[in-house]
Amino acid sequence: MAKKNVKILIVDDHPILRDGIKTMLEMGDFEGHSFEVSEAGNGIEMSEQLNRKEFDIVIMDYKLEETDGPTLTKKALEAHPGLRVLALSNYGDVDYAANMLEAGAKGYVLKSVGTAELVASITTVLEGKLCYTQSLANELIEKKILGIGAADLKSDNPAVARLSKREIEIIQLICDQLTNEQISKQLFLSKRTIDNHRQNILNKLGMNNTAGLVRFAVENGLVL
Amino acid sequence: MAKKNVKILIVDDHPILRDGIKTMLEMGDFEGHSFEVSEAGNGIEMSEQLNRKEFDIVIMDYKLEETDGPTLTKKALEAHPGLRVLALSNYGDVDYAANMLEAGAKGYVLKSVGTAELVASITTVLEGKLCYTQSLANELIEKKILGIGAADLKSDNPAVARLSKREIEIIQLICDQLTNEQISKQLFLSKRTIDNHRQNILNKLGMNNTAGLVRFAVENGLVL
DNA sequence: CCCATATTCCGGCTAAATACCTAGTCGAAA
DNA sequence: TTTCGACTAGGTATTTAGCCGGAATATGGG
Repeated sequence: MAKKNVKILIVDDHPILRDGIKTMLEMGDFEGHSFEVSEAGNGIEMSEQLNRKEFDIVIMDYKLEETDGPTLTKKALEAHPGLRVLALSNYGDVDYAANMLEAGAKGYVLKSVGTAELVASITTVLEGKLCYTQSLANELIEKKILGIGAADLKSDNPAVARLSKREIEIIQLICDQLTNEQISKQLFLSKRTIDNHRQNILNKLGMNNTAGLVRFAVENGLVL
Repeated sequence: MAKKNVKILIVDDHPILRDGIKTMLEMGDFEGHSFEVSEAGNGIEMSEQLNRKEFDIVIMDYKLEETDGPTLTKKALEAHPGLRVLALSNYGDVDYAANMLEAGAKGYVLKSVGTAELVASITTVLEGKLCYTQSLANELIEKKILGIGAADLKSDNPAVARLSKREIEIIQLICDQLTNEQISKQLFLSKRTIDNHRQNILNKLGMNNTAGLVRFAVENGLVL
C-alpha cells in the first residue's frame, strides 16, 4: 500500500507548538501515511489557508488569542463541510470537549499525548470516527446523557404541578388533535365537561388558546 | 486486606442464566471480593428481594417477560436510591444502553463478556463509576451529543421543505397564540388570506387542526 | 412564452373553541 | 365537620377555526 499524503492544517496561536507538531509529523516515519502540514495562528489565517487548498484535517487548539476553538470549528465546517476537525487542548475539561464535539469536531485529545497517539487520533478522525481522551468518555456520557436525560423527563415549571391527572390526560388528547367531542366519547364524559376542563387548563397555564396549550405541553414534556 | 462480601441481586427471566452467574460468582476465586447472590425473575420478586435485605448491586437484564430493564431500574432506584444497577444485556444497541443509563443504571455490559470482565464491571460500578461495553461508548456520545445538537437545528422532515417562507412566518405567529385576525393586522394582510394560508399549512403537514399544527412546529424546530 | 407556485383576496357555511356563568357529587385535608 | 379542589354537567353567548368554492397577481424556471 502506497503512502497516503495527509494534508493537515494546525490552528494554534503558539508558533513554537505549531512548529513542533509540524516537524514531528513531517519528519517522522509512520507506516501508511505521510503528512503535509500548514499552519494558522488565528481565524483569518485559518480561512486563508482553507481557501488556498483542500485540507484533510484541521488540528484545532481550544483557546486562541482572539477567538476560541468551537467558534473557529463552526466557521471552518460551514465553509468546508467535509473537513475533519481534531481538537488538541491543554484542558481535560468535559465541558470544553463537549463544546468542541457540539461544534462539529470529531476528536478531542490533550496536548500531553505522545506522537504515536496523536497520529493514531488523526487517522481515526480521518476515517470519520470519533476519538477523544479516554478519561473524558465517562464524564462526557455522564454529564451529557444523564444531564440531558434528567432535564427533559419532567419540567420544573410550577404550572405543571398545578394540573390534575384528568387535565393532563385531556391535554395529551388535545395534542393528538382530538376535538372536545371526540375526547368526551373516548373518556365517556359530556362534551361540556371537556369544555370546562379545557377552559381550566388555559387559565392554569395562563394561555389564550389551543396553540399556547399545545406549545406548552410539548415544551414541558407533557406529551412525547 | 480482608475479602469484602458483595451482595448481588440478579434480575433476569431466565433461571438458567441466573444460576450460571450465581455459581460463577459464588464459586469463583476473586481477590478482594466474595459474592452473595440472590435472584429475581420479575419485578415482583425483585421488590420482595430488595425489601428483604440490603443489596450492594443489582444486575439487570434488559428484556424481561412482563416489563423491561429501564422500568425496573427506575422502580428499584426509587425505592432504594443508593443502589447500583449494572445492565447485562444481549443487545449491543446504543439506544438500549442509553435507555438504561437514563433510567439510572451505572453500567451496561453484554452477556458475551467473560467472568473476569463481569467481575471487573461489578467492582467498577460498585465504586460509583460508569462502566459499559467499550464499543458502545463512541456510539453513545455520537448519537446523544451530536445527535441532539443536529436535531434541534433543522428538521429533515420532508414536509418542512414544502412550506413557503410566508407559511413558516404564519406558523410562528400561530404558535405565539395570535388569532388569524391579529396575524392579518401584524402582516398588513386580509384575515381571509391568513385563513387560506392556515388551511394550506394544515394540508401540507397532513394535520387536522391547530393542535397538530403547533405540535408539529415545536417538534420540528420551526419555533424556538 | 407558458406553467407552476406562491401569494393575495373574497363569500358563505358549519364546526369548534372560548368566555362567563351555575351547580351537583365526591374525597381528602384541615 | 367543614372546607376545598377535582370532576362532573349544563346554559348562553360570541369568537375563531375549518372547509368549500373562486379568482387575481407576481415570480421564477423550463
